[in-house]
Amino acid sequence: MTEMNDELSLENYSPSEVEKKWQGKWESLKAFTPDPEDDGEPFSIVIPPPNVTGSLHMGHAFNTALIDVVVRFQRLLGKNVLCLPGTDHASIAVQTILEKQLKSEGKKSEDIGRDEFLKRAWTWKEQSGGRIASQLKRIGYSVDWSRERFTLDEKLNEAVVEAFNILYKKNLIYRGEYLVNWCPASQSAVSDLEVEMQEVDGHLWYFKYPLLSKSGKKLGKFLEVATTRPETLLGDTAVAVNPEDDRYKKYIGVKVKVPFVDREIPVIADSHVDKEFGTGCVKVTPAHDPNDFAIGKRHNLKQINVMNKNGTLNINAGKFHNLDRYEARKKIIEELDNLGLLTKIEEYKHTVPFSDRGKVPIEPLLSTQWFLKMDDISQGCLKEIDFKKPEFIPQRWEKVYKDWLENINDWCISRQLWWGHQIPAWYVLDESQDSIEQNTPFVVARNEEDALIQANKNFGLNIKLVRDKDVLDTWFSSGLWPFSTLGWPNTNDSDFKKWYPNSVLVTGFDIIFFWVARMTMMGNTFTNNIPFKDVYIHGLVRDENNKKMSKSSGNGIDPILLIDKYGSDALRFALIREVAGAGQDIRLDFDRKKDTSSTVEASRNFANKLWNATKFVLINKTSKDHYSFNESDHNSLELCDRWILSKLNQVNTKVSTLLKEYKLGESAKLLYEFSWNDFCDWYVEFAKQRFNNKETKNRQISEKVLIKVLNDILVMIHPFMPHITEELWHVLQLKPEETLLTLQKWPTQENKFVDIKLDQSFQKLFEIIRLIRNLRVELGLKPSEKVPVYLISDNHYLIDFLKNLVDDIQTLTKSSEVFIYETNAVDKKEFSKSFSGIIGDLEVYLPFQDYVNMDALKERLTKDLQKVNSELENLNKRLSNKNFIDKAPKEIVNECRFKLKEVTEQMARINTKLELLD
RNA sequence: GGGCGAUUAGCUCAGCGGUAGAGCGCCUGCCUUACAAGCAGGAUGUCCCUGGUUCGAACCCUGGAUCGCCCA
Repeated sequence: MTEMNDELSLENYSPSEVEKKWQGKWESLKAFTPDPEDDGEPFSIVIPPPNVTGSLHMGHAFNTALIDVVVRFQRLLGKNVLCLPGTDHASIAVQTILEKQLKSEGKKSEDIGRDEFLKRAWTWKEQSGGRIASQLKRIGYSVDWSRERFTLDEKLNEAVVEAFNILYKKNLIYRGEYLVNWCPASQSAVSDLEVEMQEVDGHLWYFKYPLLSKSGKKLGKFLEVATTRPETLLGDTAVAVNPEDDRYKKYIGVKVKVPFVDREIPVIADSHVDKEFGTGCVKVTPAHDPNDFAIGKRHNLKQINVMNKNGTLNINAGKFHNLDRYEARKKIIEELDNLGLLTKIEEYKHTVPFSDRGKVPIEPLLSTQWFLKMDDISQGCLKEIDFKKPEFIPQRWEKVYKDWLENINDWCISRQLWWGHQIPAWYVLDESQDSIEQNTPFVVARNEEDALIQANKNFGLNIKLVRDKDVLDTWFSSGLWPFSTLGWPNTNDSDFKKWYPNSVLVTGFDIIFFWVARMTMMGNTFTNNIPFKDVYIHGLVRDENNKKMSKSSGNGIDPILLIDKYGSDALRFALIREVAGAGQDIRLDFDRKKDTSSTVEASRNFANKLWNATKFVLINKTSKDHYSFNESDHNSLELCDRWILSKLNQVNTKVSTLLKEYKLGESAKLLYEFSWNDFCDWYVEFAKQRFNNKETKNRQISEKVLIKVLNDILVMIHPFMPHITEELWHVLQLKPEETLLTLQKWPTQENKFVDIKLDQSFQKLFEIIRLIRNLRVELGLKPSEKVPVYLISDNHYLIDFLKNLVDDIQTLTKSSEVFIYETNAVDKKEFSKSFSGIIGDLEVYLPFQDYVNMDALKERLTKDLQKVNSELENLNKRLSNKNFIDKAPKEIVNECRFKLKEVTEQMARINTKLELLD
């Protein structure tokens, strides 16, 4: 692997080169292919499988970035990590695409038949399925591609069949005729979750049903009903009123006549009827409305279906047969009006169910489907969640999950599609029989042979089998994903044994019901285990106008575009830095005219900073050896070495704690600040000063510390920006043996280096340096003009501290010389005409008479005085409050007293100086 | 109708009991031999409103406003 140690080209940072290089190497070296036999605590994640024929969008990029940080971090902690990738077959989406293709050839799926259709589907999958994987690779995903899975893989198909069989045997799956959500666009049933309620501007139509006498004659009297869907009147089998409604009590039991179809239907009483809605009198269409379906069940009403599966009216609609449902509506209104039965039309806002996929209104339709009973299954999960299984992060999502499980309905799992897992049920027909009826018997089995054995046993030998044509809801197989990918139902599979249950699931809140809950229910049912310990829920990526990115609104930002421009390290870091308030949606800034994002650009700049810091270290490295910082160097450390090591170890502790709590954004910010502000802005500058010195020993220590800190920075940032850190780590040749940064260990935390008092002293030093720089600016000195600086204080500790750093102060402030005195060692009058400033108990002088502008000096001192004064007032106010003294914690009171003393002294000093000036 | 979240600097967001922060943008000065994708300095806030709890509230509690989401 010597080719890894290329010389660092001194050219500028080019993300694309670096990223391509390491993505290739990680894959060819199988860096992320774990062995279940290896030691190490297992850590596993299965990725939310994207749609196999989709393309990468920002949501994937975000999810990927988060997962990869968690995974790479755990790997650095030395765990045996599996991150398993894969894709989902997306029944409806793929079916829709193929139907469209066929349509352009002037064909329908029925024309080519199931086998040919599936052949095409697989071809399409092969053709487009690689794309999403290669796009995921460009993010730098550290998944094990050798274990890549697809929900229609043979093994996963077996798992689905097995699952179906088990559920059927447990009497949890049933087949029956119920009202389902019918999507006329995809011509399939869909589950409750695939229905989206939308508020639309509609109408409320009022019309009259003629009342009939007992003998069936029209009485010339009418009952007025109101509806948003007049076309369904053709399927009406009752009119319902509230039993408490005095207006209508007398009509209960009487019959009315439905126009057009001349059906006589009864007036019934049902307490669910809202007296306030419309006329208080509602038409009941059990075959076309969920509420009416329930009323129908209670009153034993006939269910008359008037609709075809494509949304046109069927033969039961009489003269409206074959009209589209909306045309029929228009026609019916017209004709009702002609008949004088239409009484009123009101503008009415109401919610209409839309098909998520098809984007057309759902038609509640009576049809025979397969259902999964949810009561027992969901109860099982509800019991587990009380023990935090799984644990939701952030916690508030637990409630959302729980509420849904508590109010769950049976799940319609059959889809009238071909692309997917065909239901393993075979209808048993007489040899002469051809059609499958509502009551045709069936057997459920693992394969056709088993089905035949069963059928022969139960129905004799003179039968034939016809397999159910339908496939299962895609989410049925997705529900098995955490264990079907690991070898289940073979529970002896080494992957399953090592990595199941998964450690964590990372996904967006939008699929808690679709996916998370279904996985917990399936996992709990089949493996007696909630399939993952933690569930880390993140938000959605929104566009620059705070709109959810989606294909239909065309506001998506292509992650690949941003990767090309700024690098995937930058995109990842930007997405993660924005996520600090976990679970919140993030807004990605983007200029659509220029295709730029200042957020991502800022992260790219950070990468560049790391690049250049490494360049600096490399240029100044005097030895080719892999020398490393060790125990024997501890005694030779300078103050600034001790300071940066103190900071480093604090950051290490904080970041590793935060990462374990999935606080990725906060970690990223902390690392950014430490690397840029502490390391680059200050420590590197200290080092420069020391490199100018001739003392080799000092220089060597400085080099060692630089390398030590840089190494740790690279390791800690690696989960966030894997490519550039891997590259820089190799360039620095930090490990002689052939290895990868990604397989290293997280740096050890050495608490002995943590020195809070030293940190504070350095904070003060930085303030002093800033003050000197400010004074120089106010004096109008050019950067090249060097003047001496005098620091005077009676704080011995500070004096000693500063004396140790006199060279650094000189360099960093571009002073000609730095003099440090104790207060009583100087005659302050000498400095009375100097330019000066005060920080706490330290006075700073730039004694250059020629330059001094008396007005400017007075102005700055007056300004200081004002600031100090307001602080003083505030402190006095608090300390003169008896309640504060009595009730506030001692530390806080003491701190206030200390500050007051400081501030009072500082004020005295400023006043003295002002007096001297006058 | 029920629930959840958000509201802090021009913009995007941290902070969640001890008196306000970052990045970007803006202003000033610098091509200082790692970095102009940079360096040094600077300006900027009734922390949505309202009561209350507290010695002390951006932070906790009442009530309200606005925006967004989920469920029915």
